[in-house]
Amino acid sequence: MPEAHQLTDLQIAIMRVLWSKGEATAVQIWEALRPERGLAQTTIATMLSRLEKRGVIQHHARSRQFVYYPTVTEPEVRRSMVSELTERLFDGNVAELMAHLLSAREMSQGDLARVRELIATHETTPEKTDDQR
Amino acid sequence: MPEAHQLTDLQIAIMRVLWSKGEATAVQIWEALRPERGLAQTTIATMLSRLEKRGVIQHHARSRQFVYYPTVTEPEVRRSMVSELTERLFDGNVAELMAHLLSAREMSQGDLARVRELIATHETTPEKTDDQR
DNA sequence: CTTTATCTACTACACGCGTAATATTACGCC
DNA sequence: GGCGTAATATTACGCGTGTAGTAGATAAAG
Repeated sequence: MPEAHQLTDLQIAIMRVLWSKGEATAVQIWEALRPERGLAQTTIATMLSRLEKRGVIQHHARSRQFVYYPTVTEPEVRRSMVSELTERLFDGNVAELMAHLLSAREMSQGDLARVRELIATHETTPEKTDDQR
Repeated sequence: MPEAHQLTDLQIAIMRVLWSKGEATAVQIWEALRPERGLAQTTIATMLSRLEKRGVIQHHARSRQFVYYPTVTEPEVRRSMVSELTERLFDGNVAELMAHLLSAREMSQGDLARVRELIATHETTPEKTDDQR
């Protein structure tokens, strides 16, 4: 389970629902996404099949319905997608990505303050801080 | 020139060559990428056409050859791709991405030190630090 | 000139995504 | 036991990508 978790926008939107609910039927997901994306139910169903084929979710049948649940965690996906991007764009150099974030006026004052705090915390706690595993 | 710079792996590899050389012919790019990716020359040529159609590069003819050059900068692409990812994965919250990087043991001690420095510098220089524009 | 080496242009194809219509299946109800 | 009804399954299609073969143009060599 090291790689291959590059998900697209819609796929992540679906995963998000599953991550937050733990598990859900196609209809539930469809309802959750209806506001932003006006998709057909079958579209969601199609995507779910494909996501399952990809191995990032699974399902079991509850009476006539399929209940889907994720087999990868959000932190896992974040990790692989972020490092993929870091690889592509910054030669795998995380510090450079950081530098980019800091200098690209991507961050507000508040963000900066938060990050300063994070680093402080991180320095006193050299081990892993949050995120799964 | 605000959006639409989501590039794939190969596309970025090609752009990288162009960014570093300033401009290059199909063959030059092919040679540059040959070590890692054993692609056919025509494959590179095809990609170049498509990248041009997308508007991220252009070309002019030098005698019988096409010399391609980028029309978007690397920082621009980085910016749009990073914020795209931030949007998808962290709800647009940059600080969360930072937190992820810090806590996901993605960073080495050295990286951490560098970042601390960056932040220090950044605090004394509230304006933009590097990156294009 | 004619041959040849070199480029670019055109064509092709499989794959995954987004999107969805249609077909099939299995209940739950009269 | 046939009939809606709700779910899943199958099929479809256009688009972009990765990958490349082939055809056409043309400059260089002889």
